[in-house]
Amino acid sequence: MSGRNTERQPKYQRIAAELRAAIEAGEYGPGERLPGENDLMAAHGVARMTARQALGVLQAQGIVEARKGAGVFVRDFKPIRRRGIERLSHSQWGSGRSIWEADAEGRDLVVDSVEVAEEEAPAVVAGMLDLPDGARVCVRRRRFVLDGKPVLLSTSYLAAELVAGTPITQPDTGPGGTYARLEDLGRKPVRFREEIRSRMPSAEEADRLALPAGVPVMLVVRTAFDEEGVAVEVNEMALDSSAYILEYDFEA
Amino acid sequence: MSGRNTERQPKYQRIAAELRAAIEAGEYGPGERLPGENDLMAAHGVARMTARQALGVLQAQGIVEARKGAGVFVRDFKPIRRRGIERLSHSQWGSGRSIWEADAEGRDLVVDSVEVAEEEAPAVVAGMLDLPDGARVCVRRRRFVLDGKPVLLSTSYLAAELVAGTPITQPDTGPGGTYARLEDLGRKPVRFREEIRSRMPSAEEADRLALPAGVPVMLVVRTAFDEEGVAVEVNEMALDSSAYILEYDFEA
DNA sequence: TAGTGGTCTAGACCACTAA
DNA sequence: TAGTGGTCTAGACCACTAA
Repeated sequence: MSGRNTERQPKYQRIAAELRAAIEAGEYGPGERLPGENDLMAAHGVARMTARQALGVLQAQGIVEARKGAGVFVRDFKPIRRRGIERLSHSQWGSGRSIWEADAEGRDLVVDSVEVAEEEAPAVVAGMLDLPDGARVCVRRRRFVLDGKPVLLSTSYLAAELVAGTPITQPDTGPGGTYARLEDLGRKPVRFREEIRSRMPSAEEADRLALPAGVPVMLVVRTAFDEEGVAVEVNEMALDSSAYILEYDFEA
Repeated sequence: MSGRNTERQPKYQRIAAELRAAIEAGEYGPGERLPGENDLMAAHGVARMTARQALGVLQAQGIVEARKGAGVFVRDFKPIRRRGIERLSHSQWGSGRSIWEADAEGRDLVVDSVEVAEEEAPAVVAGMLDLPDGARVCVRRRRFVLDGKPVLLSTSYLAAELVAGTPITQPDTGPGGTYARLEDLGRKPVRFREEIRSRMPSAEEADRLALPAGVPVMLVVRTAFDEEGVAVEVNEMALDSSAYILEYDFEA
């Protein structure tokens, strides 16, 4: 402790910056344990709440993860590359493969839970599908798990009238999935739109994706259009942002 | 206080959930002031640090913003729709318009600061541009401001040798911008790749984008390829995620 | 069982905002 | 100038982890 306050910066920020620099310098590698609250209290002569605040900064930045009873650890990052356009080409699902198999690249990406129900369409979805307010939709909710870690929540909406009696209302939609079945119905998807947002997760999303503090979700809303330009499906997805890179390739 | 602990949930989370429900019920609209620390201390009989923790939850979720000396306020959200593919069509920049003008849609989107320099290429960028390690690149750093609020930081890299002596090394690159100048050089971009990630901002990004706590950044890395399939430009962007929706339209 | 992070108290002082 | 959020202390007890 040289003077009263060498820098015009709060103590907790100085401690956080110091730890961050140490991580970036490789002093603490991915998965390694950082000095804990007690270490920081002793090393910097601060109160517990101040040491916690410093660690809180790194957690909020998503570069560190606290495990209660064990310590604070450096996080690592090995994302899935999701090729937005090729994965949805007709040759993919037309050949009977599922879309998300294209993302896996040899890793273990599986559907963990499927839930199919008929419900009233949320207002925004009804609008996008060009259905009257309060129309019935078939809702397919799925969770995708990569190497044991949930990475994606997907909720797909289709007009109930359109898909009644087809495998789309079943947990297993058959080879090529929903899009292949829409083709069977004469409503082949020929154009897609994906909208991407990002924000911090809701409590439920954080729970279902097992997200540590400081990790945002990416929200992808995909709309599939048939040859007439009519929207046939809306799929709302919440992605663990530490697990994904979204890639789009296109011509000028 | 009815019992010792009615729910098996920390006080600060209960208070946060209560406030969140009130916001969602419309009791506090966008821009309105929430009960502050002192109000919460009195209303719930808790210590200052506990009241702060409750407000901290809402800040971390990005639905609330604290203004020192003034109070805690509900945040609002009116995003820019960025059409990933059309905005980069040749008809856009070929006609002398700038790409980002396509995003503005009547709002006041301006370049706030431009910085051009020749530097050594960062290793990843050198790799993407297929340049030898340590090669010189022209680096163009810009900040975009929408209605007075910074929303986008852009850093563009081009081989120094390629662009030497052209307007690309000047702050103002002329009508149609960098891509039109690359066309002049016989290296017209014909294909683009955009990679999207999301994470919490670094301290510098949060500062330059004036981001409140709890708002992530979206990172877009665009690579432009010429007719030979050679990468001619890499553009790394950091976007205020509360200001943008990214949209991609494509065929099956 | 020793150590860890998580929650919480009851104070204090500060810079800042807005009336 | 009164009120606000931001920082900080020096304690306490808890559930949990890992040896």
